[in-house]
Amino acid sequence: MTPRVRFAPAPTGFLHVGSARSALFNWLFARNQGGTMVLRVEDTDASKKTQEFVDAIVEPLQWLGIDWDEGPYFQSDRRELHAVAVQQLVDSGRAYFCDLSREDIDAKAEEAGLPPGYHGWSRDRDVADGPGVVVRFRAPGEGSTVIDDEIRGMVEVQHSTVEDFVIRRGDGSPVFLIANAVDDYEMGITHVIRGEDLLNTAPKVVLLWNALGYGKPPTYAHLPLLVNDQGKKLSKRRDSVALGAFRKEGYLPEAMVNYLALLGWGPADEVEVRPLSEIVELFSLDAVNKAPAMFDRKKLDHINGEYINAMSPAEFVAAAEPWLTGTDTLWPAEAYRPEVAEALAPELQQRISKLSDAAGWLSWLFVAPSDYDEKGWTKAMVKGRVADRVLDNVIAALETIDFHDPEAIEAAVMGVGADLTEELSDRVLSQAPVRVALTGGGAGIPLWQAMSLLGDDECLARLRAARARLD
RNA sequence: GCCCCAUUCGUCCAGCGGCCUAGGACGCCGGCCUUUCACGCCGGUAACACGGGUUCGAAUCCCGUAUGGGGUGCCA
Repeated sequence: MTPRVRFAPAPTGFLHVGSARSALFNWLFARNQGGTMVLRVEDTDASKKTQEFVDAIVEPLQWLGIDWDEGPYFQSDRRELHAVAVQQLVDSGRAYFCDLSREDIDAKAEEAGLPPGYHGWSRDRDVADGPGVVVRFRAPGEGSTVIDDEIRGMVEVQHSTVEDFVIRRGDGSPVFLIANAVDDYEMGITHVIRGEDLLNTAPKVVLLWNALGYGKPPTYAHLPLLVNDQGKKLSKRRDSVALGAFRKEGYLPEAMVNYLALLGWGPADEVEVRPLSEIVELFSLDAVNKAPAMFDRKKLDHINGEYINAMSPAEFVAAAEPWLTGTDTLWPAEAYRPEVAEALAPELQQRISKLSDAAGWLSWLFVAPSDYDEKGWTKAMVKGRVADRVLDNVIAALETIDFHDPEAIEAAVMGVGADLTEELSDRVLSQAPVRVALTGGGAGIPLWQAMSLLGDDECLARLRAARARLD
């Protein structure tokens, strides 16, 4: 039997990194096994599908390179099937109607001195169906259900701990437990791969599955949770988890997916950064870890940096374009010169870990620095030896050379340092004042080629401006 | 409270009874290279939660304890 898996997100806002990881592991398993991946939207809560869903779920999945073979199916389109299953359970006596509210239940539990929860009060009350009436599953009470989990092994849950849970709401809509059982059965799902936070619901679905006479339930595989640096489940509230936000920050999809694959799983050969195709080949569910995994930005950044560094200059400039031509840049849009960015790309690529970092390193090539970095200025101009003479001599030297030749520029600037060193018998670093004068800061990409691209007029103008400021 | 799950360097992963004086990666700390910052290279730091078993032999199997996490809804 060829495996069939499903990724079944609830359409609540954006795609979360945790969900993306679940989608990825389903996908890796399916592709590794030559199986089928189904996309199913768990919108039992009668929400809006269409564009909003596409933007929130489909688009990010496509960005990551996760595709599917069937769907998207919408649970809301399958209400009839769910209703039939509920009816079947009611007819067979496996489920019954209940009109107790949450308050009623709490009050009854307290009154009876029982632990909080529903204790089967409506089982024999013969409540009639109607508005606001729910359907509850009649839990067995005795015995146990064993979940055969590919990652965790056999997980046994005593039925005495399973209360008569709701399978249909008061408004007639099905709860995901019954929808899951019906849809997984109807769609022939063989492996249910999802987060560990759903492990507790598995026995309930299996109970329904068996009550419906579906035969052998699917194999489960509960993935370890993704947690924050405090060891808590990643949540929308306190953690930055929207996949779209990572994209905006300049993470590459290849890096993102590579990193996500490493959370809860690792290849035996210990090679971490590698193409997705290789990960597909090596992936196996029983090699997935059981312990929660911390989502670590630093490692993500490192991997992203490796992918950035591996790009060709042209690819890099194309990928970084949104961050170089946008409205957030320090320079006017018309000042941007892609050929300059491409020429300097190799130097940039080894220095940045996110595409959004590119602009900061390149800024001075498209607009004169509005101000000098105070520390850089002090170090190079004030504390730096004889900065005034260095600049005078550099300006004079640059006026006579061919600016198309980066090596000539280097020779001119460095020659000034060497000459002064000889004269003063103490080392003079001529590069520092030049860098501050041109870029405004004390650190950056190598100067010579960049100066050549900037041009003699602009370089000289900035050098003279800095020199004037020294007087 | 009750139920479920987990526990190898700070972090992610390798390890699936002997190859482990526990390996890789990120981070961190040194050094080399370099008239900037990086990259690169070299080196270092640091872990089998604890206690009992089982076994000739345990990080690996079993049981407890501790700690952490998840669930406990007419959310999924």
